[in-house]
Amino acid sequence: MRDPQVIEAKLLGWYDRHARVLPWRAPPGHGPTDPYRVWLSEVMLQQTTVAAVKAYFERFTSLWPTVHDLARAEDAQVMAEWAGLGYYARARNLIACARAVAAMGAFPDTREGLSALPGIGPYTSAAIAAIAFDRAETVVDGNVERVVARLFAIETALPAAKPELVALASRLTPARRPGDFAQAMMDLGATICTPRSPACGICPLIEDCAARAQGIAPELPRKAPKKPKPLRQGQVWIGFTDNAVLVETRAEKGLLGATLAFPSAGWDGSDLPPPAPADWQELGLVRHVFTHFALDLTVYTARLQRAPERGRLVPLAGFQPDALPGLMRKAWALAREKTAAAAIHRDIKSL
DNA sequence: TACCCGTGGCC
DNA sequence: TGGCCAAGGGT
Repeated sequence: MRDPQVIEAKLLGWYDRHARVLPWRAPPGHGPTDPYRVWLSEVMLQQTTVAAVKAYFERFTSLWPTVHDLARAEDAQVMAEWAGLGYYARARNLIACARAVAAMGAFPDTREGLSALPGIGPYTSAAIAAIAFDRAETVVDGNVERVVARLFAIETALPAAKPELVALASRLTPARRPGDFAQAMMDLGATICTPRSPACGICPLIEDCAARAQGIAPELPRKAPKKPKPLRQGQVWIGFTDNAVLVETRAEKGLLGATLAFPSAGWDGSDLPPPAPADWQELGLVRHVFTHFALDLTVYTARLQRAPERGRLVPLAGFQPDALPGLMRKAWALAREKTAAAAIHRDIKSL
């Protein structure tokens, strides 16, 4: 039981017989894989679902077919295209990484070389080395942690269990087809060895799984208790002229760093006053949940007589709400809804 | 080590 | 409905 060669053979056999989870990844045996596309998709997939990534990946590869194209892109356009995907430090690191790779001429082809690049950590460096360069590196993401914890019935809670899980995964990693093996482990975790209600009945590794034998597969991996999420409150100001809207580019680092946004305060450490001069009217509340806190953001709007000292006016004709992060899209949607309603009321009164 | 850092879907 | 979860990295 749990012979690495047996597990490798069963897993790769299963992988070869089934559809791949990532629709854009070439099937095994279809020639070399473009490191640029592997890198881009792996960075987008960090803590992000395949369904959410798909359209962004297609859009990025269409706009920028090579890492050299991406390296030449303007920061603001990359940030705008990333808007909505979350974890915006990834986008900032993406730009820096593309430029570093372009300066080097090509992607490094070892895990160590890849690890030195911005936004490429233990997981992503191993994934690119294994998938794009056929190196026998051990790829450990959340799926692999779960599969290995169950296979060996590891009851230690994460994140303390991580080193042990990595060591066990390393023992399973084959010298041949390491990239396919990594993707097979992740696909197994995504489709069969799922967090809740794992489909053990159709699992190719059911005979090798210690947790299954003990009847505790759905309970693993155990996790350390989470901290409660505090509720924060803040204000956001959406100012208009006849043909423009007031926006700003947020600070380079921190929450929603370097994204396009409406001026706001009270929730992100900043305590700036509302843009002035303006007669701000309260429109309502937008709720949003971040990783470590929830937010109630009060939305204000005002007609501006001239450009305030904070932010910049951009023409409404060219304004793209899609270039905003999700929180700011919610505020914009509320403003549109409420101002439309107010306009209707005015129209009714005037009849 | 323990935080910080988004968003959408699912049950 | 609210907590959980997702191909993590930076500090």
